[in-house]
Amino acid sequence: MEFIADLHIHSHLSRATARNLDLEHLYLWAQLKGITVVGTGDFTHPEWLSEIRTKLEPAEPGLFKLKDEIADKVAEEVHPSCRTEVRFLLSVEISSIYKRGGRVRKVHNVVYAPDLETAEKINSRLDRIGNIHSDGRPILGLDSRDLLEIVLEASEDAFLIPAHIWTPWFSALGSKSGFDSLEECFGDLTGHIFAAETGLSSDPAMNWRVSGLDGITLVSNSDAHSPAKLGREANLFDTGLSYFDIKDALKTGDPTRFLGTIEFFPAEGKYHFDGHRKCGVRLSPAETRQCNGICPVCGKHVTVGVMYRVEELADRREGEGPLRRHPFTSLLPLTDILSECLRVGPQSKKVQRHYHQLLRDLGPEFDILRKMSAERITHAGSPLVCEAIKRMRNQDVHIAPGYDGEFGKIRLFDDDERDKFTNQQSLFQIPRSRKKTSLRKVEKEPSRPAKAGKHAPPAPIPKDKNPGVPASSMLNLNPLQEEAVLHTGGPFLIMAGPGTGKTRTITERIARLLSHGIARPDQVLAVTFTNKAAEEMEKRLDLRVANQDILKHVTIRTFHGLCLDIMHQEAEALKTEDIFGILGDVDRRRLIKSLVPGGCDAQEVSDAISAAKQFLFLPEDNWEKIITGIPHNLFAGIYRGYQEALRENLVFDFDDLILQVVRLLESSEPIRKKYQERFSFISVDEYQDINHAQYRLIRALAPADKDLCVIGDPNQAIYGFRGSDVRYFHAFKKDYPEVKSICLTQNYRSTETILKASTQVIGRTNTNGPLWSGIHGDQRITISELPTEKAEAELVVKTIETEVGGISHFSMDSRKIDTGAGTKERGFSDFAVMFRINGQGKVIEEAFERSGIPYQRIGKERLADRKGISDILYCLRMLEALPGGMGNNGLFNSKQVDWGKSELERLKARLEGLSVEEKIEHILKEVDCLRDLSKEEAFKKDVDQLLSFSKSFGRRVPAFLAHLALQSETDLHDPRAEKVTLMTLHAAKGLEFPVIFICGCEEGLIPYQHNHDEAADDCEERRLFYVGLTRAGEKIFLSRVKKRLLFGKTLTPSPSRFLKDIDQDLKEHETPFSGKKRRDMQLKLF
DNA sequence: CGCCCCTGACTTTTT
DNA sequence: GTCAGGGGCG
Repeated sequence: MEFIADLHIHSHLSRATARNLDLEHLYLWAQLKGITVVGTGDFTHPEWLSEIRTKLEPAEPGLFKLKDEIADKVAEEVHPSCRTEVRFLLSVEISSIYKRGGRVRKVHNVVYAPDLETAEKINSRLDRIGNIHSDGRPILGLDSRDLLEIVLEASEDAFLIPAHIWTPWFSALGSKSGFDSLEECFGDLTGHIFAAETGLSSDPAMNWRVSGLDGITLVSNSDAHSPAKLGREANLFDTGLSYFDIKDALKTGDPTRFLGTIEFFPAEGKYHFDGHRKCGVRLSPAETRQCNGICPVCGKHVTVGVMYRVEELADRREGEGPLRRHPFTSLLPLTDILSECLRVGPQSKKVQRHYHQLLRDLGPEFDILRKMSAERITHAGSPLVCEAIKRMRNQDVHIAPGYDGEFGKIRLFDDDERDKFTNQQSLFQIPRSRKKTSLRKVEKEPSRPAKAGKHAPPAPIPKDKNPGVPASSMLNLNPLQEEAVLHTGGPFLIMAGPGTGKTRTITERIARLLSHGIARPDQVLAVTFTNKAAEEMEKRLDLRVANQDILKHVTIRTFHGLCLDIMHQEAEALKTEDIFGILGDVDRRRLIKSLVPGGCDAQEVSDAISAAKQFLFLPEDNWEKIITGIPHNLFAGIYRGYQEALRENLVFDFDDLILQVVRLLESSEPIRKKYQERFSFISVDEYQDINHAQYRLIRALAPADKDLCVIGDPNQAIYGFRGSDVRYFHAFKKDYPEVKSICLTQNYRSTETILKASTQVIGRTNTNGPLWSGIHGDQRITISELPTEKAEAELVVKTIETEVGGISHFSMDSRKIDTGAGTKERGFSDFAVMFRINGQGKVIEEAFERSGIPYQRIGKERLADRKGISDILYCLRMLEALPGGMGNNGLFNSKQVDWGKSELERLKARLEGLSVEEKIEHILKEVDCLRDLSKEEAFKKDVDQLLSFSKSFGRRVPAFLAHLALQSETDLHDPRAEKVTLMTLHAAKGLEFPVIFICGCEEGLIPYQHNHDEAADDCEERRLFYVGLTRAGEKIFLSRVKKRLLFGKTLTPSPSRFLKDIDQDLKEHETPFSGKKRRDMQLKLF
């Protein structure tokens, strides 16, 4: 018999599916659509399986039917014209996320079982591998090949079909995380793959161009996430009604039994073309190639769609194909056609009403779309609908292709064409009946046009998040930002809370100074704390200032970078050599250790030296007041010895850079004047974080009447332990009495919920005006309580899997229902996991390792200090005879490198005149231990980083070394990497993510209590938590555990006090892993 | 000289 | 509970 089958659907137990996606509704909708065989979906889910057991009973071999008593009830709801038999077939989609060949693969496969026993067998195997209890489409760290093996082992009649093979994110051949061929994906078991699902965004003709798929039966299914989407695509069979006949038809591809497929128009699919939905960029494959796959708006890689990917793997031209082809028909869903005719949304009541009227009068949807005569359709519907269907059957459809998760837009008529049909007569001849249909209450037709909500464009993205678009004018600034930008002529203080467009404001301001000719480029100085902030500023300024020459003369530096420059310029006045080294952390520790007597805490001494220097005290000065905890005579000796060692080795430490310059500027009026005149326009970022030395530096450079603009947020002062003092920020008004100040309060990053919660946390110490964003999203932030930190880590991983995996490519049903921030498509880079101390990171990292989710951990170890890298640098210094290379006291010797004098001379001669990069490559080959190390992945990565960093320095080894010393790990955070970021709360400052996790929200950890006798610094810890919360744009997940193993001790911490400060109605408490009870599904049809 | 074992440390860390 | 580094022993 001839029948239609839809073999890939989901139940209500899958993520992002309709609540009414139960067997009754599947039965109902299969009939409305005209489908005979439907997959059950989700058979791995225990709850769904038991639903299957209770509601279905075996029918023909391998098929199931709804039990009569249930079917009878549902039958009343089916239009008599549509009533028919429906069979179910056990199916499930598995999401496999795993690493292969060094890449993360995400592949979806549909598995079919001939009977419940086989399903059970598969389930029990998968249960051991991962969690199949919480998602109808389980996400497993299981290789597709291994999944196939499990399936085949369970029963020789079970089979597997790779799902929607072209979708970018989750498929066997997908561009993002798939393979280049089925062979690559399934390896030795590829022979067991006899069918593949083409997915919504491709049709068989596209697939024919890939010869690797010859002999594979191309099937099409709906992948429905709601009953009404059933049969969006489907298969035509002409076989006996049984599982085995269906399987055999697919396996053999016998064209008399597998008749082909019913398709979407591929352009209507969500991933047909390429682009960025967020940026509003839609690209054809050719256009994508033209811009090298980079989004012209945001500069990130575009989401490459199905068309592009097919062309990439195609070895035949368009129109060509294999001998064995199955026919296919492209159809539009009837609701889409009606939507087009009625000019209202497909979900609208109006469309729904007409839809059911047509079905009632004419029979199942597929009958209407595929073969019904024009007369009948016109009679029951209207000439317009009939014409629409005619055009569809003739493939006369205009579609703006879908891209990056956005469905294509169909157009069947021009406006005047439509008018031609509608003006003749009312659209439907059927009276707007109040006739009782048993299906639904017919509501009065709304007189207003299509509901705005569903089709309204998303809220405009704040310009700030669109750094690629140069602001054409200052109209993009809010009034306060504009005021800040316009201010010139005197000291200016900007309080800028999180997400208020701080960097934008500061760069706009500089851009204006330059473009209005108020300042010469060389007069402009911008000081930041981090290289990253400096780079960011430079990047943004670059977009605003057309002339590269101008930008070149602007000084944008970190505090240390600026001082390093000045030290080089003023080497003579400083009585130092022109070339000197910078003492890295590792060498500093080693040096101090060699100086302190036993039993003395080297770290404490190191901190003390740092503190002394930050207050500009050298050994001979009166540092006594600020040094506590170390006997002063002892400290004096160590400090003196330390400074001597630095001088002998011609190196300065980080603190010296500032100290030397401040002392120079303060002691020499001519030099001070010179720099004061040079830098007439100064901006300082993150002013709340300056320490005493940095404060004095700014004071020296900027006298009271200077055009000095400082910007910062006292709420985010989190570096007190390192000498930063927010009091300098507050003292600014006293220091610069002429000061004007403003406070930016519009936040462009976070939802109101997040702003409210973080404001409550910062509480009475809040120094800012009330932040607002007008961004509405989740009403609550989630707080989870877990038994152990391992469970906590697993929850983080699982939540990310859900957020990424549950939604990505077929969320359309739910996306239209769940508006707002709830169901965004997310990539891994949208997430950050934060914690208070690095020690927490390990467990979390391990959980990520297990899951295969790509992540990057921002650690504290700088590139220059890593194993092997420090040795390379040591070699470089030796070769160049640079400071820090040859320790007079053996301090800075590399343990690994042992070059004799003659060997050194020989190498020197050989490497003469080479670039830094080439020298490094030679060193790698010359040194035994480095050669050995080169086998290690981690070292290879480090070397790659080092080499790429070295490129811009040409032959300038000293500059390379100096700048490398001033690099930090945070500078290496790559927001473009499709990875979850793991880091401490401190490291998160200045970053933003749509979704954040903060782990360990427990007393003792947040706020952190170092030891029992010392109370935690409540205020600074509060600010730290505030910084963490305000990183988030849309969602916050906080977690705490009841039992935590920390430093070998088991703690049973109570919840963080900061959690209590968040209003109850902003919090949602969850106790995961306890099997949330779902509401019983009722048969409420519409 | 090299290896192994023991011992202590184990916040946050823009440069 | 883990890991690095120092000291001691072979």
